[in-house]
Amino acid sequence: MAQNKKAEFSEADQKIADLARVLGHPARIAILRILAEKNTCICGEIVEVLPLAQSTVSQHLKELLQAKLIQGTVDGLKSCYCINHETVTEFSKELDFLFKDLLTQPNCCN
Amino acid sequence: MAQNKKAEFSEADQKIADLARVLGHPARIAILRILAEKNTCICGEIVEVLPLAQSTVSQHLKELLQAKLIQGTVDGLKSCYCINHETVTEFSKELDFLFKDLLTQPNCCN
DNA sequence: AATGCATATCGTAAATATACGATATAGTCA
DNA sequence: TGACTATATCGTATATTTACGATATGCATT
Repeated sequence: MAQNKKAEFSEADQKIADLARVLGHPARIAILRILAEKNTCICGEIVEVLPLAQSTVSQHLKELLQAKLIQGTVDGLKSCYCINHETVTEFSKELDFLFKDLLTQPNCCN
Repeated sequence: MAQNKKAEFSEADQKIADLARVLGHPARIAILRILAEKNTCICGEIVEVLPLAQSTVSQHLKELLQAKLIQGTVDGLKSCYCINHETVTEFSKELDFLFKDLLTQPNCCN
């Protein structure tokens, strides 16, 4: 049981859902905020600030990378992450469309 | 291990993350779209349209309810769900603020 | 009262996510 | 070269999510 049925939904909804899922953990939102604030792209500082082990932070960074919400370049010893403006902007637009769709009809349960 | 550390993040980020997590499955986005389109609030029709068992759809509805993304009233035999405009609107605004925060600084990794 | 219908809940199996410590990797500096 | 540092990956325990069938609930109709 519990086979994955996500693939049976529309591409568009899968795409939104996948990005939403990645935003669906407060640690990842916190990481995004940190990267956005100090755009010097440090990574070790994230570990200092968050109540998580270094390996856990690294895992969250990997998820954010895979979703392309951030981009990273390895700069010698310390790797350099920052917000991927393009993905964030596109996701923001897609959500706007979704929410507009959800709000067009009047609410029938009032 | 794997104790839940979500509570150690800011209230605001927890709130956004929780709603994002609920949007993080294409079935739930599809359900929202269906409810938004035909605002007659049927429930059985969702089961017909989606590639999921009735009990699974019911579970997804419960999650959407708990997140207050939808509201439901039991109308005799068939229960009646619809979009909760208030929550959707508020979530939309909160995401706008978040995305604005994430995009203020120029991207340093270019 | 008995039957039928729509929906919710329970029980459960499997998949995935979360978190950590330990270890590997790879650059830097003495 | 060797030690140190930063980050990534591995292994693993536990928690949570996803999905289903079976069953319960509760209204409606006969």
